[in-house]
Amino acid sequence: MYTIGQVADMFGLPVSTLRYYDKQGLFPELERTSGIRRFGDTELEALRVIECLKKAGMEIKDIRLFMEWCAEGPSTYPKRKAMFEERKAHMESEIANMNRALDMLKFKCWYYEQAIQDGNEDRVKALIPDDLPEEIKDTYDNAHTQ
Amino acid sequence: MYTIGQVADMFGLPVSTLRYYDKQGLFPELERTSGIRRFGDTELEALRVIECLKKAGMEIKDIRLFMEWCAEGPSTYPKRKAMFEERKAHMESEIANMNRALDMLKFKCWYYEQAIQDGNEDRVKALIPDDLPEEIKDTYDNAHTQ
DNA sequence: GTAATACCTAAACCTAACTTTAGGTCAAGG
DNA sequence: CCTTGACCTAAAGTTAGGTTTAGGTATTAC
Repeated sequence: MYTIGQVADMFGLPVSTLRYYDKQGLFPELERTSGIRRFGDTELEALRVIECLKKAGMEIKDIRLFMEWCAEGPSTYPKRKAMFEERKAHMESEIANMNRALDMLKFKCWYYEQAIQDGNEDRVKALIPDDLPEEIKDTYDNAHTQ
Repeated sequence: MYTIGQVADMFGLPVSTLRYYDKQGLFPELERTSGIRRFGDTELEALRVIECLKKAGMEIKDIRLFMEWCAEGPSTYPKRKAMFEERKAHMESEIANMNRALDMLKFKCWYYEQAIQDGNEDRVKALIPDDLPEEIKDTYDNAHTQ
């Protein structure tokens, strides 16, 4: 059994964050002795799950829901799977968006590299072809060379 | 010249957002006739830049800074490039993080798919090999099969 | 003439995930 | 005895990027 300060050190988290998680119901089994929180294996495990699911972009209320489902047993497997499928789809579309943004940023870096070499944007602006494929054209249009 | 309502319709943005952008200094050249905003080509162009840079995850204050640099001329090419290089590096590391999270989510989906088929987690837990390569092991450890 | 619109401002509100503050208990050390 | 440090609570503050509200002006429509 650990105090809140020990757990904070173990996980590199501020004490206030652990109290906040507790308040959000993420440690439903947490015990106390004379008002003081006592963190056991259950809570350390919960914290590992929290850190993991936060990386997946899950909100605290969803993490709490997931934990409740875990406590309910095998009947909630489908719900849990559905939650992860939804997260997966969301994450995939975000990654796709970010890759598009990254293409634009690469273009911007290249663009200013040329502009720095030339001392102006005339040549680099003329360098951009008119007949680009659609998906790349979007990048140029978006970046539209301001 | 357009009114705020017309621009809102053109860009599919709420009027309040355009007022907010104005307040943040994103339309430094904006003119008014008897108190009413008049959006011209400069402002429409600015809005296109804003939409583009927002996709790259840039904050409003950075977008404003970038616009100021653009107005200052070629001497700011290096600053502008540095800003995009920094954004690019940030974006690349975020994408890498998200791909790691995505691997974890895929694992979770597979895990619950098996658990649903079996009606319990016994087989799927036993299925996870002990001797995984490090980078994949992290995924399993993170997902640690709760 | 009055009602509906479109515009304006300042200021309050919103969300999520924390953090900070103010005020209080309790045990050990000097 | 009294100060330091670890714990506690409730409530307010923080951040970004808006949105909403309350109150006011001005033009057009009936």
